[in-house]
Amino acid sequence: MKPAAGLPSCPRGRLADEVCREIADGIVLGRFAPNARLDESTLAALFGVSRTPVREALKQLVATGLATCRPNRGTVVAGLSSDQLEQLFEAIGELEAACARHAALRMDAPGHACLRALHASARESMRDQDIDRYDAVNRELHAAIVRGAGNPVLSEMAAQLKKRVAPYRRTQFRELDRMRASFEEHSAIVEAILAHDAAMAYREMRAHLLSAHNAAERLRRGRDGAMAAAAAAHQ
Amino acid sequence: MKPAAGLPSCPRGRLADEVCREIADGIVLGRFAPNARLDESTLAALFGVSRTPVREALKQLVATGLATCRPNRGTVVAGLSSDQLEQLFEAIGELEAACARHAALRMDAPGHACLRALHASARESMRDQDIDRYDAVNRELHAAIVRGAGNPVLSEMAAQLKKRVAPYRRTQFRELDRMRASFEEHSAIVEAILAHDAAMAYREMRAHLLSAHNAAERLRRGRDGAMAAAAAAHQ
DNA sequence: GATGATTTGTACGTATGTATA
DNA sequence: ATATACATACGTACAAATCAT
Repeated sequence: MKPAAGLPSCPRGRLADEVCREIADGIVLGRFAPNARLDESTLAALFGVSRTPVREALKQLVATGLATCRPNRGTVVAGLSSDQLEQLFEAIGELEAACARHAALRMDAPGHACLRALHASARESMRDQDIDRYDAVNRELHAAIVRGAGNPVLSEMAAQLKKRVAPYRRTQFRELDRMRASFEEHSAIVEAILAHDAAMAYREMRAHLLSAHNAAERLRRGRDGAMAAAAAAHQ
Repeated sequence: MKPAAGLPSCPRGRLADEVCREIADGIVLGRFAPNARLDESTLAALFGVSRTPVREALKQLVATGLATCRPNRGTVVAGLSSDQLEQLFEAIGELEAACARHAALRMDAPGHACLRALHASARESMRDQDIDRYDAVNRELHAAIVRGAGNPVLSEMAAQLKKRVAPYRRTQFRELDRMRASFEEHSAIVEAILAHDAAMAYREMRAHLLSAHNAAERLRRGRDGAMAAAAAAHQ
């Protein structure tokens, strides 16, 4: 009795993993706020499963840093202090800079084409002042560079850290200046990678992320605590 | 009502985490070989617990990369291909180099004292040709530098990656030349950190890890596949 | 190719520990 | 401070799937 040996719908097989991804997405997309309690029964009811897979999923989330678990006191969405957020951004900066250097050395023609296309798309978004689209393209560009490093370990780590800071990224930034600056910095990075200039790619990426971080800091002054690390969205 | 509060001798609190650490240690110390099956029932019997905490522990291990889980086919100790091992070493190199730079900028007097003490200890170990001791001190030195970066995120990631490659580290290297070279490279790194020379600390650490990696590569030629990435132990 | 044994995956029940009135 | 309520933690039982015969 083979239910269409295809891949879709694995009712019984890795439900815990599915639940894990569901919750992770919920955290990343802001559906579960930082420090929110992740109640097993509630989540089980929400997803229509038992508490067991939820429990396993929560353990996985804790292991990846998206949630924290106080013994006998339940699991909550990881709430990041100002310092922790700073450290995360710093780590992301180091990783992406390293990726940029490797991308400059290893990225091939198709990768270059992808990079060019994305950067062109970013230019259009900027010209149209389409913030949402710029944000999306920005993410894709960074992802392309990270992937271009040809080192899945680095890529995965970078992706994991970005997930952790995602709940704190509020892309509602009206500062068009920052968008323009971001684009210019991207230009330098892309140029360096296309020219196979490893040192410059590294340097420019670091400068870019530092710049984004500073922009976030600036914005933070007028707002409230860690929640507004905000502008870092526009790397 | 309390039904005989004397029975539970088990400090029921976070048994799954304890089991997780136990298994993780087992993997790191080579008690569980790469690609070995991590049978739930067997492990449960081994630790004298039920399958449930073991299951949770395994999920955590998978999330940290120490184990891999094929759906409905069980969990096994993560077996690394030659390429994956290479990528891990590369990532560790990037992380530790970044840590070295930050350590040069941030490490304080007590940290400096610790560094000096460790390096002195390494010198003694080298003079006595005490390989095991040198290896231990080597690890401590690297750990001290990583911690000195003052960024727990970077430190934890580096530690996590080192755990993953630990099963592949065979410190049975007789090449005393490599130990001497390692020591000399350490000297340059320590000197740079003490002098707060960030750029040099970064450069020297990268060179150091590259050197260690090359030594491993050299050794690999005469041996067998990934299992002998070996000499990287002596960073 | 079909069947049986082993093992994973899920559900549920019970007890311990913490927080609230 | 005692008691109640609730959520987590562990154990056990059943169903589904895989591998071997």
